[in-house]
Amino acid sequence: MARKAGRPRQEALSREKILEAALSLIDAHGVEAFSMRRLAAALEVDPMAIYHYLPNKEAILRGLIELIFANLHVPPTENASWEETVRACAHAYYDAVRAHPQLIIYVVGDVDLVMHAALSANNEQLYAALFNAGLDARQVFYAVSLIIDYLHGCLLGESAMQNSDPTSMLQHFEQSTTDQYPAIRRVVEAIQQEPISDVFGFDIGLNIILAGIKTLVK
Amino acid sequence: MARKAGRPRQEALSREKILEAALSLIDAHGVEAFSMRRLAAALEVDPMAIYHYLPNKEAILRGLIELIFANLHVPPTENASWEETVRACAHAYYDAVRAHPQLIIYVVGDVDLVMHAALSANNEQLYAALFNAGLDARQVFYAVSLIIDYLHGCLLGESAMQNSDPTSMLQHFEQSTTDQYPAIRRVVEAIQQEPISDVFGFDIGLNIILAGIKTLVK
DNA sequence: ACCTGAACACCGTTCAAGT
DNA sequence: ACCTGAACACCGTTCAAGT
Repeated sequence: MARKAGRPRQEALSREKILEAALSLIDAHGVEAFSMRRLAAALEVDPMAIYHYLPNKEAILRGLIELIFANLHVPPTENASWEETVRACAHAYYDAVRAHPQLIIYVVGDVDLVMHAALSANNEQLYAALFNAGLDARQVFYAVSLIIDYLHGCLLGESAMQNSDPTSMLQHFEQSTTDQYPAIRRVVEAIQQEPISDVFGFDIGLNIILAGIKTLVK
Repeated sequence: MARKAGRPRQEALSREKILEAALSLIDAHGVEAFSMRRLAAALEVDPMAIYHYLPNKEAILRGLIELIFANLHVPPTENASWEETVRACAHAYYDAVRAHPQLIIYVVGDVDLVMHAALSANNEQLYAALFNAGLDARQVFYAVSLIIDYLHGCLLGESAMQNSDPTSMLQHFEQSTTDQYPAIRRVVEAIQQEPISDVFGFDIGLNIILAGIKTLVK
């Protein structure tokens, strides 16, 4: 019954260990390269051993999304304006999801977990902030929906950008300048002269949304 | 050399026929159930015959996204206000993508094709409308990015909603009401008393965005 | 040029068996 | 209870061969 001294015995498998291994596998090589068999190999275990802790591959992905949302923590915002609070909540959501870019598609596709995250303790301050802004309950709901949908769109666009070669985008731009569409051309030329800053992220869009929310109450 | 009379001979395979068959297969049974082998079976052809027209499965998906964007047509908006024009463009994009809900994930993930669609002739009026609103070139770019990201988020949320059972969502709501978070509770109760209309779509969010855009120039 | 068919290197998952 | 290993029914794609 005594534990062997020296090198500790192989830790037993567990749901946590499996999810942990799956996450680092996906972070490193993407969801494409993730398979039950590869995961088993990484855990140095027979593929079927995994099924003792999680019913199937989908359950693993769901578990990972749960992990991501579990890491969503909004910093305290006591003395902040309602706009600053909304921004803080949006950034927290954004950062938590962006920590694992390869999984964004699954995050966005899981209404249940998104819903759960949206209604979780972390976001009480978001809802409170929007009430403080002067919205009624229904308007708060619309505002939250808008912000979450915009966040999802941003996150997806960003992750898709990383997986595509940047030259083809410039081709679209250059092709457009030779076209006969003056409004598009003006925009393309402006972007070419002074490219968008790296830290563009979603801040500008969020500011426009905040301005729009403000008009609801005025 | 003469064509046989009666039942016409089997039409030759072609890129178009393949994509057409793939699209109806996916519309009917989802991307999950779509495979090269099933597609071949639907076309009554050896699986490898397809590779003569399209290099691999990914190319087929890309081809389908192209098809979707090819069906994006903005109605003429001569005498419309700039807001109405923006709304018309957004709706056209929304409708084109929503016509094939199973493919939304791929649409949103294809930056190149999204970029191409965003810069295509159809959207000249969108850019022009935003200039008419008084934005400068850079602001037009931000506004278009915001609108497209929001559209993507909406579309994804909607398609995810269809693939999940509606009871679990109510569970989240009911669970929240028993919580100690007053702001969230207020929102949940309001939604429960008078549920969101079916045609909610993305119109309300778009209106908030439009209001936000207006503040950029005022 | 266009299509076939066998083959390769993978999958996720079931099921019976081991300890 | 926990893990294994063989097996099943699939994949996408390569390659050599047919016409």
